[in-house]
Amino acid sequence: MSRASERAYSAIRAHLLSGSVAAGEQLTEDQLAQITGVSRTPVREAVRRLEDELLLVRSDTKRLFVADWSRDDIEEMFVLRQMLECHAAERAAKRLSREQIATLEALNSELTAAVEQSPPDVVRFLEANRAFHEAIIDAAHSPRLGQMLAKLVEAPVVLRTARTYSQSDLRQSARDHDELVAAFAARDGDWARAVMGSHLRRAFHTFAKTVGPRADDAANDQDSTEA
Amino acid sequence: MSRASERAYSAIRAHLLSGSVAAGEQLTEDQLAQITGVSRTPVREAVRRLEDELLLVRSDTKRLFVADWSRDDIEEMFVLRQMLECHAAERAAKRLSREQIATLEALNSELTAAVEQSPPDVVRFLEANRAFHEAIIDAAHSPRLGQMLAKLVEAPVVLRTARTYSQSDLRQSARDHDELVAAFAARDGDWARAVMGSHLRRAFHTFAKTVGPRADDAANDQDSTEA
DNA sequence: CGGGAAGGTTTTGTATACAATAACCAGCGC
DNA sequence: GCGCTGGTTATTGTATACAAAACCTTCCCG
Repeated sequence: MSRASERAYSAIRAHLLSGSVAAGEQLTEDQLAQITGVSRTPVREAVRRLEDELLLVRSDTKRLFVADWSRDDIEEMFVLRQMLECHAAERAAKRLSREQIATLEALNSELTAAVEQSPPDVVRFLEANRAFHEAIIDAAHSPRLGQMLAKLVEAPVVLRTARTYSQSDLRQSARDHDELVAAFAARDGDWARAVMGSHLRRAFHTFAKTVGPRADDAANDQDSTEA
Repeated sequence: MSRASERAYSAIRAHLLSGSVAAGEQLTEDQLAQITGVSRTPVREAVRRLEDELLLVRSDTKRLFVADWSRDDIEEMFVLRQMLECHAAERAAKRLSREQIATLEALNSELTAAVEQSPPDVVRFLEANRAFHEAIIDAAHSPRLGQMLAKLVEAPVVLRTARTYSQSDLRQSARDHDELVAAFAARDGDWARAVMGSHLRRAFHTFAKTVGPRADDAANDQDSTEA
């Protein structure tokens, strides 16, 4: 993407993630143009991208709002992410080179180091974690898969502000990654898939615990709950 | 989407699907603006959408080309579609109302009628088929899933011009749909998933047979082949 | 007091002019 | 002839002005 357009995109995104703007709030293209310092044309491109990533939504009448995700939305995204990323892990197990596996190992050492600091360095953890997962997705060599996952992985990141990471959660993540590396080294796609599955599903539950008490436990009469 | 923008989108799309433009050919926004009769601004929006749907691609230097999909691209899309649509079928099995199941039955009668004409009415078949699958996806109540699938389902449609549908293939599709309806009526998600899986995987193979002889059967040394 | 139309204001959509960048081509030195 | 360099054209990117649509307020009439 081109300069102004790209600038608008990251500026708006940063603005949204900074938490200085409430979910559900209306935005106008003019506002965003002022904030970002470019004209409305590139802002509109950036906005379309952010709509696609579901950070922004439009009302039926084309007005622009900050998305606010329900717990069900979050769960839906986790379910889809799990499905796709398990597939990615399985494919990656067949495709990763020795060097790439070594890289994953290094990334996870970095991640582990971040976790074992006291207090744990969450930012460093998140960055290493992102890189680790991204490397796996890349190795799956499935461009559309990568494209889809890119969108879904946004979700938890967006709401991470509210999240408090316990050290034991972080440690478990590091262990999962270790096991994933082992599965890759063994070229065992089924193993990799299984580990990725539990890794992500647990992530969902720890995430859901903080983001909001689950909507309803028994008695799901409604429409769009539960898988 | 707004009027001009929407018009541009469908005009360009139709233009691409008409086959009057070769894969890999360069297009310019000006050309498209002339063809569609609107200015470049809405054309650019339409183009972005078509890029997202992978019907158009941009070179590293932002020039615009008609996408040409390799056999691997097609297979990748079928694999992803299968993964997602099996999930949709499973969810739908738990969520479809009696009326919705009846609707599916009706749609499949329509489809069967189209198949049993002689010669079979392929256009009518495709339309009923599309409606059938769409109804299932809708019933899954997973908006992002629907959004993703919408893109993937484009793929075969685009290349259908070259396709010759044999009546036996069409009949098998109709039978699959019948079994799917039975699985839904029994509220058996596993069954529905399994039927959808074989349905789509077979579709891939019959599709692949016509679109091009498979790249390589044994000896997949290359990079991005085979699942 | 309520409903609903009229008009003004805000916001999004489109056209167009211009700027920036990439592709092309010709001429020159070697 | 080959490759580079300069300028020329083609193409995409951005700003801005205007058009269309939606929203909101107010006021009028029942």
